[in-house]
Amino acid sequence: MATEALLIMTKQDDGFVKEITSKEEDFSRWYVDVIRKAELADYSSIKGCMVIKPYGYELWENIKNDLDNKIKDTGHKNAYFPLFVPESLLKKEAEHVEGFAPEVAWITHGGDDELEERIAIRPTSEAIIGDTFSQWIESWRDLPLLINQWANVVRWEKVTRLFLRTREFLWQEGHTAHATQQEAEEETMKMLGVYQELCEKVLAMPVIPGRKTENQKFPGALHTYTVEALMSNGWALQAGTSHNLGQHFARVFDIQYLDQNQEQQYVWQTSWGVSTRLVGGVIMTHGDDSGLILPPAIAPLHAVIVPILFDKTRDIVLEKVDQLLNTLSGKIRVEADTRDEYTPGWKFNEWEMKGVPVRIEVGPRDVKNQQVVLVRRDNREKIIVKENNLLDEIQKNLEDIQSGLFQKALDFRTENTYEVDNFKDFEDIMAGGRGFIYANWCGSSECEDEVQNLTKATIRCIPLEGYKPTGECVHCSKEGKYKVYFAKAY
RNA sequence: CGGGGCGUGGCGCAGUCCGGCUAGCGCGCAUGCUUUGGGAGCAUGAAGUCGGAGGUUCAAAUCCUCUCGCCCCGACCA
Repeated sequence: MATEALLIMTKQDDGFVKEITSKEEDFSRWYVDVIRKAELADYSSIKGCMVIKPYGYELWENIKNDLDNKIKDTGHKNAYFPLFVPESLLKKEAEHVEGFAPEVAWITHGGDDELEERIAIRPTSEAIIGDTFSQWIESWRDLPLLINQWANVVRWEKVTRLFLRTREFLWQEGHTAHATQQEAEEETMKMLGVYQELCEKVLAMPVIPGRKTENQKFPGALHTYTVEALMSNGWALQAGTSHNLGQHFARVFDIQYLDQNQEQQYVWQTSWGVSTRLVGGVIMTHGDDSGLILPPAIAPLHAVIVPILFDKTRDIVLEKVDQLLNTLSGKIRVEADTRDEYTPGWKFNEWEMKGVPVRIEVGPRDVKNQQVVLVRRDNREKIIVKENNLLDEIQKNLEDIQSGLFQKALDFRTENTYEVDNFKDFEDIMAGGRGFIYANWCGSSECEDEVQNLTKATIRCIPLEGYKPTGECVHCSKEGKYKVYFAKAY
C-alpha cells in the first residue's frame, strides 16, 4: 500500500519565516529566536534564569520520562534530598568546595535573623547525599546503593544562555555506593552508556564518549567520563557526565560498611547527571532557519492536522479532520489546528517553527479523493497518502525522520572532524569553521592550557576508542600519550 | 569580572547628537465584514510615561550622576 504514496516536489522558496535570524548571519541570535518563536522558554525577571514554557517543558518531560525509565531499568530508585547544604558539609571535601566555590549561592538570613552557619543552595548534591549515605550504609548487604534524584540546582554563573547555562537548571543526578572500585567503575561506564543511548537513539544527537583530562574532571572525582556532541556551529557541547568518585567523599563523610570479614571498609561511589542543557543540544543539532526540528521520540506532537477551509466545504473538511483525529489519537501524539483566525499558510509556518515532525493537510480535494497531504518537517517532502493507510504511513515516516536526523547529524560531525598532525592546521581550523580536532596530545596539563590560550579549544575528551597516540603531541611535539578530541566548547 | 553594544505599548524599532505642545511606525492584540492549498485585506479600537532612582531646567525619552537588566566578545562552568 505504501506504493500509493505519491511524491510531490515542494517549491523551496526560502524565507518562509522572516522572524528568525539565519544561522549563518548570527548563530547566537538564531538560537534565541528559535527558542522564543517555538515557545520553549522566556527570559524572566530574575537574571540568568528562564521560564520554561509548556511546549518546552513537554519536550523536557519527554526526555526525562525516557531517561527515568532507563535509570529504573538499570536498578536505580528515585529519592529526593534537600535543596540546602550547610556550609560545613559542603566544605568537607576540599577539592569539591574549591571547584564550586565561585558559583555557590549562599543563604545568610532566615527572616531578619542572620544564620549561625551559612547555607548553600545545592550546586550539586554529593555533600548532602554523602552525609545521608553514611547513615544508610552499615553492612556489605546494603550495597550497592543505587539512588537517583530529579531536582533543580543553582550555580551562580556570570554568563548565561537559555538552556545551555542558566543559574537554576533542572537535572537528574545519580548517586551510587559500591563495595569495590571495580564495581564503581562499571557503574560509571554503564551510566555513560545510558547517556550515549539517550543522546543517539532518542535525541538523534551523536556523541563521542570519553574521559575528561585532569584539568576538566569534576571537582572531587577520581575520573570523569563524558559524552560530547558537536553543534551545527562547530562548537562542542558536553551532553552528560558520569563520575567515578573513588573514596574521596566516603572518607570525608565517613561512609563505611562492615564487610564479610568483619572489617570496616570505605565505599566506592559514583555520580552522574544530565540536565535541561540537552534541550539546547537538540535545538542546535537539528534546527534550521525555519525553526526547530524535533526528533519524533521526544516531540510533544508527532503530527498536526491543518484543515484547509472554504465556506462551501468547511463542514465536510472539519468532519473529516475529526474522523482522522479519532483514528490517530492514542496511537501517536496528534492535534488538529482548527483555529479560524489564522490562514493555513500561517499555520504551516507556525508548526514548522515548533518543529513538529509531520504535518497533515486536509482540504476539500483530499476529502473527495479520500486522501491527505503529509508533509515532513525535516526535508519538506510532500506525500499524498490514502486515508486508510494514514497511520502506517505516518509511523513509517516518523521512524524515517528519527533515523534520518541522526544520520544527518552524524554526517555533519564526520565532515567537521579533522585529524590534524601540526599546530598550524590546528590554529587554522579553530580560527575558521571550527569543529572537532582529533590529534595527539602529550598528556601534560600545561600543554593543554597553552592550547586553550592560543586557540580557545579545550580537550573535550580522551575517547574510549581510538585514544592510542599515532605520533607526537600536536602542540609541543613531545611524545604523544593519547589521541584526543579538541573543540571550542559551550 | 574586564571590553563593547542596547533598554521607548506584548515583540521589533524611530525619535536622543542639537531638551519644547496630545511620544510615532511596523507586527501583534480586540471587534466587524470579506477571506483561507505556504505567515490574507479593509475598517474601527485598546494598550506605552520612554528600565529604575536622583539631579539640572520654565520645560527631560532627549543633558548629568548613580543603579538595574539584556546581548556580543574575552577569563570560569552542566
